[in-house]
Amino acid sequence: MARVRIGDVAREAGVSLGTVSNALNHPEKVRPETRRVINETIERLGYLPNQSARMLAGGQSNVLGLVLPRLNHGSSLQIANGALTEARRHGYNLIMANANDDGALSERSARYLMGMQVDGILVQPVQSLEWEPAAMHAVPVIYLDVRSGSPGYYVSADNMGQGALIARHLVTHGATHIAVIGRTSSQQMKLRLTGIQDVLSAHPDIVLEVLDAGEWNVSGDGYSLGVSLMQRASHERPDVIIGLTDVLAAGAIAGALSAGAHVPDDLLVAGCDGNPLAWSGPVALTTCSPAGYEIGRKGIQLLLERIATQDALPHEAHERREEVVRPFLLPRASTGAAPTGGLTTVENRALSIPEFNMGAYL
Amino acid sequence: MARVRIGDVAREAGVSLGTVSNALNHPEKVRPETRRVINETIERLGYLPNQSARMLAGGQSNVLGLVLPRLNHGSSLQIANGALTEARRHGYNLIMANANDDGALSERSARYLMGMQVDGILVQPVQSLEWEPAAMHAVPVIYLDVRSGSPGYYVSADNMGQGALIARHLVTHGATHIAVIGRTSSQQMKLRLTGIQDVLSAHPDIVLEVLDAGEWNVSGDGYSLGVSLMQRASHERPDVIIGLTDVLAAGAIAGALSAGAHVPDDLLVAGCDGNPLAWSGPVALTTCSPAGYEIGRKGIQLLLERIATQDALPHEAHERREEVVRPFLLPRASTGAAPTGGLTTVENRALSIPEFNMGAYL
DNA sequence: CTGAAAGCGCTAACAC
DNA sequence: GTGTTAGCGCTTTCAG
Repeated sequence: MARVRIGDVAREAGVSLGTVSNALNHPEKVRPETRRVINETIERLGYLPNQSARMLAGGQSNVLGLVLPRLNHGSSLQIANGALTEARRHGYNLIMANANDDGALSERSARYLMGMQVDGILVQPVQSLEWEPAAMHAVPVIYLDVRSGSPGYYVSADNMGQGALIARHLVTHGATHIAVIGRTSSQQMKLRLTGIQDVLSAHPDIVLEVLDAGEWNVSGDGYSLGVSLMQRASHERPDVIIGLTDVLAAGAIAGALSAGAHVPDDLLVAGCDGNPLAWSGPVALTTCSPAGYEIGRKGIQLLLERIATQDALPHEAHERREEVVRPFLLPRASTGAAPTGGLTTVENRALSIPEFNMGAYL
Repeated sequence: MARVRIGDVAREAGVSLGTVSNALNHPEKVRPETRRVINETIERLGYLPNQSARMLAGGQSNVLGLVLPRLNHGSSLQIANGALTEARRHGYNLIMANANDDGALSERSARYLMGMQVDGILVQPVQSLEWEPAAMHAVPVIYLDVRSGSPGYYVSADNMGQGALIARHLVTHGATHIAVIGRTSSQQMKLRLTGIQDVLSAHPDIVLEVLDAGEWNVSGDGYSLGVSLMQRASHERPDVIIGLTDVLAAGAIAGALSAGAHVPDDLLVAGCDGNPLAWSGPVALTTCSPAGYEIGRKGIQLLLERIATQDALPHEAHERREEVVRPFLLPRASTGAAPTGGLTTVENRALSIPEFNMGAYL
């Protein structure tokens, strides 16, 4: 079906095959006039370069690959958006594969993309305790959002830092009794909690209560916890709720409101994983910057760096390098920041991330 | 870097190059013992077949492509999940590209995938009023979730049917005053509203009020509307709210609760776009089946059908075909369905969709 | 700028 | 079953 070939274009445009190839790959080597004719012919004939042949013949694809573990979690979507943005900025295309939580499929997809001769790939592995980076790499690979001591290139979030950032923010807002909600089922959740605890260990006067509860860290769990915490007698009622995820925190706000409390007058609430999917609730949520977005961007940057240098250093073998994305605070109405009508300076800072789209995530 | 080639494997395994190729592509033609040796060698050497070369030499890729307009909306994520599920069921891989709301990028990605020699592609176009299917197709293309009179293959949702389904459900639940909330900014929203109006035109006794309000159809808009509707004097207060999107409906539930109303005792609420991203609120939301998921599945089915038949019918030229995905109802607690603790039969029906993951969408 | 020609790594078809 | 070989469509190089 892929009828028309480069030779057809050349004949039709009255130039030689090599010239068409040059017009495509090294436009500067072709007289503008000729180039115009060629482009018109391409358009007229509907010529689509056969990418397989291009690659085989040894061009570079200008395409990067991204393998995601799933598509229903904010973190992966942020990574995808950040990676796409950054790839485009550098003139690269990005193609993605979704592993649907299947480790074997993730592996297969990564291998396929490598075999496809993309210039490099980003992999957010399906989480599992015994995860190890693949041994064989035909192209540069960067792993995202995993912790591993093995050689390789990694970009990950600073979960402890996120927890600490939020805790510090709340301490300066006069917290006296903090309830942390969420199941510490994953390493990431545990680290966030550790960050919070570290900060509060310097403030023995502040009551810290951890409700390691709920099944799935979904919004409904946050809601019930919000309701029950607000129904307590006033002397044992927390004045701050921190959700280990933004989704939980958003649920807690809804619960607190329906129990008749006012946020932030009666209660401060904050999340700590910067998940825009949870930001469309009634009260704007204080949380950190969306780490996933930055992970995606840094991942691409690191990848391009490796692609650029790998020719220079053919056999750098077993190096290990890890980039950590530092979070920054997004203070908003749920902890008393100036409500709507104008973004805070920090939100402006977030907006200065190229093409970062703060709203419209649902 | 892609050091090891098929010849290396052959030499190392002590067989001929053709045999390795056969072991890979037509395993039945190779003695099991030989196959085992070859596979071991492949593993040991870390051989990755060069997909570009495979394609060029004329195999079939067993890969399908999917071009999405964006990654932050439930509908596209559902499509991706549905398509992946169905593709895998048929032994195909799926690779995706995200156009980030840029029509030109969407076009480019589609062309790239075609040039990549995938067996076929699915495209959910970036919405625009003058959208037209591309003229040139190197491989079969199916368009998703667009309306167009042009020749081509389409799979889309029945938005009017969705509205009608929800309206009928509420009529049978004794609605007397229905408030429909949401901006009819897109064709899809208008169709949903039309479906609702059609049903209610047969019930002149039921008050129908349309609040074409809010900026972006985000949850916060639903929340404010929920609050203000519940604060009305009782004789002009609706007993039913329909959100043109599930996100709005979820916001309205939160708003109504915080205004002291009980859902579903004082008020019934339903959405009508089946968006799992909005389902994690305090009260389970009545809505329709997630159309996107089925669109993705049907899209793959139609694509495979075309791939299978196109050899038989080489030049079927300007055919037009459209598959419409019919919605079904998911009655839940927000309109009085039996609350938690056991799924409704209809939810079981939804769950019978292969690998449909009803929860855990956030 | 042209025209010719040498592969890129693989598949499939062919004799053995 | 094995070994050999002719391309797949393109990029690049090289002489004109």
